[in-house]
Amino acid sequence: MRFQKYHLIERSVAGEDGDSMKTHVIPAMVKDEQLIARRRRQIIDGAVQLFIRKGFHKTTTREIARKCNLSIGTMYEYIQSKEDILYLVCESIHRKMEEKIRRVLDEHDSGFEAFVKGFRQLMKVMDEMRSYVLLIYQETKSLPKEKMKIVMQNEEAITAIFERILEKGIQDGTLQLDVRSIKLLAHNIMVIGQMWTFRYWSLGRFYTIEEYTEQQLNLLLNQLRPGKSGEVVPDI
Amino acid sequence: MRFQKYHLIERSVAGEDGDSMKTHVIPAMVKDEQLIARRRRQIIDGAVQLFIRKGFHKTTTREIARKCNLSIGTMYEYIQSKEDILYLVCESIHRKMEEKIRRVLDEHDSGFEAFVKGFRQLMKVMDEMRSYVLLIYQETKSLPKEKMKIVMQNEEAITAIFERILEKGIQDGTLQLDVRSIKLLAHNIMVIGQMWTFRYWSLGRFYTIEEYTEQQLNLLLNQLRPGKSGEVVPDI
Amino acid sequence: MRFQKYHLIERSVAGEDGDSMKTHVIPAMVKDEQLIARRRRQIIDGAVQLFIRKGFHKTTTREIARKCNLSIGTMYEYIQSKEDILYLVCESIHRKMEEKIRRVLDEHDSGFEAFVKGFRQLMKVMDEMRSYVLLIYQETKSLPKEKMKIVMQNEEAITAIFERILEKGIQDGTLQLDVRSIKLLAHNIMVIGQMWTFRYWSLGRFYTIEEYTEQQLNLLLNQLRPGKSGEVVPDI
Amino acid sequence: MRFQKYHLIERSVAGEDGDSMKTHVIPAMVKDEQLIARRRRQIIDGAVQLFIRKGFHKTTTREIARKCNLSIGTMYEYIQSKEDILYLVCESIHRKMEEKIRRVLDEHDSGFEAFVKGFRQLMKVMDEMRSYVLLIYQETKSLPKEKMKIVMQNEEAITAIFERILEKGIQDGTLQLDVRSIKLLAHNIMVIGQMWTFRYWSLGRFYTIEEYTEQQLNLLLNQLRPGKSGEVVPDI
DNA sequence: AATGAATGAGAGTTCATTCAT
DNA sequence: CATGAATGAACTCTCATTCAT
Repeated sequence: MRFQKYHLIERSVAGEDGDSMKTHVIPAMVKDEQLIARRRRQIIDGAVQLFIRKGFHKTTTREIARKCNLSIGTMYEYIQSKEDILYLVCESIHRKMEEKIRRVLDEHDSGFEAFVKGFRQLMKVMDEMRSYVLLIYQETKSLPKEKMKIVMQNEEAITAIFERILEKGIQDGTLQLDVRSIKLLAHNIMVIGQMWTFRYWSLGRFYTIEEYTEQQLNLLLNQLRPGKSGEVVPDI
Repeated sequence: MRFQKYHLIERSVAGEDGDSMKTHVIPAMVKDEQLIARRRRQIIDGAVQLFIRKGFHKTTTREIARKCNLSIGTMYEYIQSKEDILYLVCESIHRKMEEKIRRVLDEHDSGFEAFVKGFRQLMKVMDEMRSYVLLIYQETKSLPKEKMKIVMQNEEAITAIFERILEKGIQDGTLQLDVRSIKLLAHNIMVIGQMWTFRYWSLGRFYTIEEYTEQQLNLLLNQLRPGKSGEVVPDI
Repeated sequence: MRFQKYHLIERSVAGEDGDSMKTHVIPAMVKDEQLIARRRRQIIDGAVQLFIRKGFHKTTTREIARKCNLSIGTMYEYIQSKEDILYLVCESIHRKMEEKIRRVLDEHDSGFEAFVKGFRQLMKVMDEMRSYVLLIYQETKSLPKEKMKIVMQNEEAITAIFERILEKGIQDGTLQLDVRSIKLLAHNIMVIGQMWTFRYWSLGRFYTIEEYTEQQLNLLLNQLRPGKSGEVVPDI
Repeated sequence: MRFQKYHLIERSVAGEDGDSMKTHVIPAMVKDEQLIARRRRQIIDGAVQLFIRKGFHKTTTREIARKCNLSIGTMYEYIQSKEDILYLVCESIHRKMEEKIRRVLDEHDSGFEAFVKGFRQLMKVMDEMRSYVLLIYQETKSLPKEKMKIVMQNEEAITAIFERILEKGIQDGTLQLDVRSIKLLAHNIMVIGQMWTFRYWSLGRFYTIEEYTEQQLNLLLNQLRPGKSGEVVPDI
């Protein structure tokens, strides 16, 4: 068996735990931590617009500096390379997404309630942050290995929120699915969200975000109720 | 209602119809059509390896020329710009994917049979062509508007194969789903396939392609059987 | 009649008026205006030598950069394209020519005096700046439309100096010519000057600049004294 | 004295003599002389249009070959380099100009008659061949030294026609000018003609070719009648 | 005599990063 | 801590010419 051993640990759905956002420390030439935070905020806010509009490769460091009202020199006091900026941007977006999703979750909700709430909020966030999510998704590969890994982990941390929800649903009996499907379903949920961003050019012609959300939710719930799930489809 | 008007036209699943691959003609300086085809094959084969390994932007035209044993000058006799190469690569991949999928489909199959066969084949193709599919998916945005559109249309042409299958299943009663869900499900199927390429770094740790395929197939079939689908999930 | 309506306006010969040199602003990446002026001076001085020796097309940007002791990157901080350099060179030459000619003119001179002084000075300038003038004349066509126009206007501004002189001569009675010949004569004067540069290979074998100047002056004065001018030459 | 010793030789104005067109032999890979002539005609006719429209440097050999319905390879059987084409074009234009001017001249005409006829024809030719003349004038400098010299000699051969006419006028007493002014006046005449081509952008706004011709003729005749010519203009 | 595919040196231009001030 | 001028390696693409067929 290639499935991972599963330990269904009691864990609060919204709690701070090992799954949450990692940070890769970007060295700065400047000491004042508060200043660093402020300046990096500036940099991220300037860069993200440009990256969305023109893509990472077609955006120059000069443009970024201009957009965030820093001189090139000053900007480079707070980062080490252009790729650092992309990393900071990705991290910032993931952080915001996670925060927005966690915000609607409540420890006292049943698994089912958490699932529905969480899914709808995920879709809401995906729609609101559409171009930001798309950015991560299209430019992550431009990061150096090391940083790319962290960004992927951050992505997994959000996926893990849904794994926790599904686990809870199994435990409190409000969701019916095989433990071995948890990971897959969590991934599916995330991808259904991302789909809205990277297939928007097609989906957007047929659905509003609300329609899209409810239809997908419906389809998902078909998979979370007692069915013939687990049964093997015969060879055809 | 924002749903498109649906006309369930009798159409053979594997038939040649208006949905299939478009081609954007790339002008060449050379006249011999056969030679053009051969040289472009060389270029595509050389470039695809490099693009997969280093990405489009970090691959230089000289590297491509060297890899495909053409002088830079000769290479440019067969393309007009570096972006043309990316386009040719994308088109070639899509064409191969489509061909491989169509190959297993048989007009006489029921909708259900076509669905299962088609889905399994899609997954097989996605696995075999994993890095190629990932490439399309990561670099399409580097194409100029015009060509990007064609590539997206080609993608949609493959999605349409599954739309046709689902329509057939509805008509012959072997699949049960709301007509309005056809498009969405077809997209979902494609994305489930792509997921394997762009989340392989995570999924690959937990599933073999066969496991992944069968689990996803199972989940999908839950959505293609009579259920409470269509029912609206209440506000929570 | 196709002749322009002529308004003999009181205008001082050397005065600042609407005819004088236009400037097309070339954007720079660098902000310090003084530095821009200094560096552009360097670039112009380096480029002009090369353009004269090898022509615009056969001079490379690298050669120019080397000649003016700037790195290629630095040079491009002060211009936008190779054509910009050519434009700067042309403008600089025209500016210098105009300045040199205006320098000898005096408001209090009669039209006749101004004419003689102006013409002699024009010839002096044409001789001193022979290869520069030739350069403008041979390479203007390599400029993009927009800039070519400005250069031509600058040329016309110098021509206009002589139009003003001739007008003055008519008004104070020291030169006798038909008002309708002013423009033509002014052009002729300019072309007599340019001739020295572009037919020097032949003229230089027969005349010194002084001889050339005085002979041409003599011929011109024949046209500025009462004659049978205006009379129509019969068909032959 | 720097003036050339002058021998007023009896020479027929329109006669074939040492002044006429030189030819620089361009080697060909092909033997058949007639074929060479025919193919070169093709090349010249194709190239001249392109050179006029885009300039020599911006026209590619491929374009020329296409325009004259020859393959690149074939074209290169009849020339040795792109510059050869420019040379052939220049020569062809000069030859045509000369022929057209000589055509109107008649041995029996007086100097005065020849002058008026010749000048008017020169202007007519300059107008008809405006863009061709401009071409020679702008691109000659792109020729290699050797060929540039020949082109200039061909230009001088046309100038010499007017020198002969002026000499005749002196001898038969129909034109009054100093022998030492012959060369200068002949050059002036040529330049007045060329002016129409290279200052057309300005002159064309004020004069028709006929107006231009007659006015310039008038001005010139002022210089060919007894005047104070020869007199030295005092220092001012 | 005709063809046109192949060549590759070299063109103009860009831009992430540095470092003296 | 802030600045922005300087740098040059590296990029994509061109095109006159050759030569095997």
